[in-house]
Amino acid sequence: MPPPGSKTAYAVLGMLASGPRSGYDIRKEVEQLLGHFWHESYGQIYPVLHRLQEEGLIRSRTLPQKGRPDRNEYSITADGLAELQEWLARPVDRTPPRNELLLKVFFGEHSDPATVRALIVHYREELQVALERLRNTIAEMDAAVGADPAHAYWRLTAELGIRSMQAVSEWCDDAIGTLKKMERE
Amino acid sequence: MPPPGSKTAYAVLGMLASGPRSGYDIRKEVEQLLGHFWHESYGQIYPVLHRLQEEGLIRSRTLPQKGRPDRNEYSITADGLAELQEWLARPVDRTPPRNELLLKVFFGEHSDPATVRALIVHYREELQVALERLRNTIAEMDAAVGADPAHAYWRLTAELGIRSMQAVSEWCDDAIGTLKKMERE
DNA sequence: ATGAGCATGTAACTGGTTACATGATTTA
DNA sequence: TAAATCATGTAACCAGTTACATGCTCAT
Repeated sequence: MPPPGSKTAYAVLGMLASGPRSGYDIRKEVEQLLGHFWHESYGQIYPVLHRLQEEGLIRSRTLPQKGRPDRNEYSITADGLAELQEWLARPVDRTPPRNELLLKVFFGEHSDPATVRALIVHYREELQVALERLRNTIAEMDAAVGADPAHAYWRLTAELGIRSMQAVSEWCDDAIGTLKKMERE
Repeated sequence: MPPPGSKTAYAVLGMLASGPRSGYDIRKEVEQLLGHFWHESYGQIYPVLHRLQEEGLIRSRTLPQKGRPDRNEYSITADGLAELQEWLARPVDRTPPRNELLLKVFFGEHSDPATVRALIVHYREELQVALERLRNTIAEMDAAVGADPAHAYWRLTAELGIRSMQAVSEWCDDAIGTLKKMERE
C-alpha cells in the first residue's frame, strides 16, 4: 500500500487521473493551474514517476519524436486510481506552520518599526501581483469552461486563494498603519 | 557571514535576542507564543545552537543542577545581534506554496462531493479549535502586558492569525454549501 | 544568431522530522 | 504510582531544491 508520505506522489497521481501526461506536462500544468497553492520540481516528479510505475500505480508508453527526446507518457492504472481515492478520503495531515514574514514581525522589537514596515510593504506588493494573476486566471477559466462540473473544484480552490490573499492584504494595510503610528512615538 | 538559509538559526537567534535561554526553553516558548505561525523541533534546535556557538553568534554557560541534566544557557553576542538585524531587514523569501487541503479539493472530480465536503468539515473543526486557542492567548496577553511596546509586535502576528483563520473558516462554510448543492444534482 | 521551449534525467545538498536514549523530580 | 516536566542529545530517515548535463526546434 505504500507510497506513504510523499505528497508529490499523490499530486502526480491526481494529475494523471484526468488523462495521460508526461513529467514535463505535469510540471507545467501544476504551475499554471495549481500555482497559487501547490508546487512541484522536476527533481521530485521524475523519480516519483519511476517509483509509481514500479509499484504499478501508473504505466508508461514511449512516444518517439523527431528531433527531440522521446516523450514518456504516463497513465494511471486501476490500482493507482484506487490509491488516489483512498488518499482523497483521508483527512489532510496538518503540516507545522512556518510563516517567515510573521517570524520577522515578531522579532520587530530587535529592529525598528520602519524596517518592519518596509518588509510588509514589499510583501504586499508581491501579494497584489499574485492576486491580480489569480483574478485573471479565474476570468479566463470562467470564460473558457463556464459551468463545467470538473471546473467547479478548481473554482473552489481559486476562491480560497482570493479570500486569504485579500485578508492578508487588509492586514498589511492595517499593520502598516500601526507601525507608522509607532514610528511617530 | 553564513549561516545562510536555515530559518531555524534565525528563529533561535531571535529568541535569544530577548534574553538567555536553553534549547529547551526556546522550544517551549516558540510553541507557546509563535505556535500559530511557527514550529521548531529539538532535532533542529540543538544542532543549530552548537553551530551558532562555533560561529560566535551566541555563547553559552553551563548551569549545573541537582538531579537533572546540566542546563546549557545560551545568550546572543554582538555579532549574533548584527546577523539577526541584517536578516530582519532583508525581504522574506517566498517559499513555494503547498496546501494539501486545496490539492485534495482540486482532485475532487476523481472522488465525489460528499467526500470532499467531509474533508472540509473536518478541517474547519480543527481550524475552530486553533482560532479559539489563539483568541484565548490574545485575551491573556492583553490582560497581562497591556500596551507594552514589545508586545505590539506579537499582537500584529496574532491579528493576522485571526484574520486568515476567519477567512478560511468562511470559505469552508461556503464551500460546504456549494458541495451540498453539487450532491443534490 | 539568440533565446525560449521541448524533454529527460541525476547528484549533491539542505532542511527538517521521528524515534530513540537517559534519568531525576515534581505533580496529580 | 503513574505521568508530566526538565533537559540533553543523536542517528536514521524523508522530502525537496538546485544545479548540472544533453540536444533539437521554432520563433524573433
